[in-house]
Amino acid sequence: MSTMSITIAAGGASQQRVTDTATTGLDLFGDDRTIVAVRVNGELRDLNRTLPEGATVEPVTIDSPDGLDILRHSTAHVAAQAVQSLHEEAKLGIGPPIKDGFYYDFDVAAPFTPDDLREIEKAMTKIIKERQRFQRRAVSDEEAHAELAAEPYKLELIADKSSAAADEEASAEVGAGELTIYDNVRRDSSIAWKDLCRGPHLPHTGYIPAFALTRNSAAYWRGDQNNNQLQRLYGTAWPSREELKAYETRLAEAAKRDHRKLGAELDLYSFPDEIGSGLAVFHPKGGLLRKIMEDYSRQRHIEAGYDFVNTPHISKAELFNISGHLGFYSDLMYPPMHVDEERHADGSLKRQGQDYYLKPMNCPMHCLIFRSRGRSYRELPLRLFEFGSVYRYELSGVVHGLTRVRGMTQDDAHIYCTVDQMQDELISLLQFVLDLLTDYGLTDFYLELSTRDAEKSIGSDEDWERATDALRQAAAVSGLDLVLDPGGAAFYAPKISVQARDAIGRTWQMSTIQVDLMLPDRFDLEITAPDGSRQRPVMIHRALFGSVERFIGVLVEHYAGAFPPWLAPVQVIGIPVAAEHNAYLLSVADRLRAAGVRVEVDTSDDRMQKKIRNAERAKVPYILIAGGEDAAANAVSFRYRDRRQNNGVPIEAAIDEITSDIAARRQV
RNA sequence: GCCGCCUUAGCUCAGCCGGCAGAGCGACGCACUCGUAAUGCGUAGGUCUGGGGUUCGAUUCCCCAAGGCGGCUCCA
Repeated sequence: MSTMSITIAAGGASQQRVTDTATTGLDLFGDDRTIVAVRVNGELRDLNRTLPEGATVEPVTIDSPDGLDILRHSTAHVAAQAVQSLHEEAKLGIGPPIKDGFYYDFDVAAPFTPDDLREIEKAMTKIIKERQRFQRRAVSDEEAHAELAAEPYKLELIADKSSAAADEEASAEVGAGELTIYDNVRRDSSIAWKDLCRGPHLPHTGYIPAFALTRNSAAYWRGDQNNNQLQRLYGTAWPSREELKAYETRLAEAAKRDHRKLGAELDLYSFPDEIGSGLAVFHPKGGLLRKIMEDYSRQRHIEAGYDFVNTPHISKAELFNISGHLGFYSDLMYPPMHVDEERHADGSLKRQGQDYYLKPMNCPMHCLIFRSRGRSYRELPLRLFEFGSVYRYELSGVVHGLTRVRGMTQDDAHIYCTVDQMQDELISLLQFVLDLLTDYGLTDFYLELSTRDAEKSIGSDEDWERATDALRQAAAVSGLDLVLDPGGAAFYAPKISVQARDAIGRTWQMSTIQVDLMLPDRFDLEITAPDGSRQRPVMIHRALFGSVERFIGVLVEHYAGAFPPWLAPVQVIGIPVAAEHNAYLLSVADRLRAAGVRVEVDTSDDRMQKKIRNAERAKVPYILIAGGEDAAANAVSFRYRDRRQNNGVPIEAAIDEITSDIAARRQV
């Protein structure tokens, strides 16, 4: 028997081994169920493949990112086998691992029902119990064709791979090198199922410790609306039952933070059917929250040198023809209102009407303000700010709570400056944005730079490069991580967006900063330069909140409705032990109110326990309780949101504590 | 926009195979006056989302629309 030498690299140490030439990863690590694959000379491989001479072999554990992907990808195969065993006609799409799980697409006669999902889960459990081996097998294109003749979507992927123009999706599924098929082999050596796949996979299905099917939905083949719609089955898989349970708990926690649910519970806003989809109304508490946020934003914008403007909600079509929106985006605008048309008695036109549109953006109007008189270089940078209400006819299927609406208020500004000023302006702007978001309690950011899509963009290469460089430079100064989004820019401008992670680690796109390479030309904007010549200004679009509505939605989820005192609509609620203490608490409330605190006293005839429960459910930062003992001592008793108590606090000290938390924008 | 599911009182939800609509919470009233997560009793709330159809009869079955939910696509 011939031998070979390999290096095992595990846990930072490496170790030479002489083994026989038929050695597999399973031979090395097969007694450890947490090792699901090996990395051989940097490449992920199945445990049951023989190792090459001289290889450096690293074990891949099931809880590593690669290990989890392998687990989930293998679980997707199990799901597909289960589906085809129950639904013979099902044709396979693709089935990759995704964040926290996997999906698999199928062309089936009828969409899956909840009952189907339960049955598929049952069948999957059976397959897992059978401990079917995942057996890799290289095949020629012809062989793959023959074996998968009944799988039209797989054939399409094979064809794509054969043609040089393999797209990213196809190569992810079938691999860049040779084609491989994975057989699922039962212990009696019969083949249960097979799939065209690049792998790698678990050694056998028994390596799947915990899984669940989570939901199903429709998805277009290859994400293209013009293709067939397939049924997508979503699932999740974890290294242990406990981790699956923890994942389910996380989902439940996230659901508790849902801003649509909390918005109703906290009486902040609602979405009346009578008004229309995606159009929110803000109730008194939500309106107050909005005002607090807007007031603070306004104050900061004043300090940062912005000028405040106001513009109407509607405009004649002419404006959006100049800006180009009607040409490019009329699908996303509400249809026009046709007004002023008059006709003679015979129906012939007497007076031609006008089309008015709800504005989808504020920038065209801001450009008109810029253009309303001659502008000097001395005025630059000119920063025009507005809480501008815009309306976009979003597709009915995408409208979602406050985060995707049809009517919203942008904290929108347009900065006009010279090319030379652009760099400094972007740097200070990004800092301004980050500072302000931090004040609202978002502190964990990264940046995304969306660059030009050469296919769909206007403007010169030089302009794009200069603008993109300026954005990249501003990002570098911020010191934050920068993720590239190649080709993700709008056709007229590169963009930096600030992504914020919330309290439970989800990321939200918050602010955007765009350098516009189109509107200054379209509106023929000019400044008079020091030498008397006319120059085109640079225009920067930016929104910090994105929209006030969306930002409120994000903050509700971030804080789970428990706002820091400075943002809380009701900061303090007074609860008397009995009605006879109402007057005392009302007088304490008066003093708090005089100190600028938003305070209410619950004088209803509920019992105090009930009032405490109500106040807790309203997530009021401070509950102040007072009875005979407190009144006698000129004191109040605190109950905080975490149920901590602090009894007998003198009124002065209570006011100090509350007002200082508010002033510091501290969370409590 | 596409696919699937859903819509019963202000909210959360029961309601079997088609036969006169139910609970809890909330609201309102009365009693209770109480020291840290629901006091008791009572009252009022419904064209069962809207429209059409089938049927002796529709909250229930069918069709259409609106709104919602989960995805897909989209997000200037």
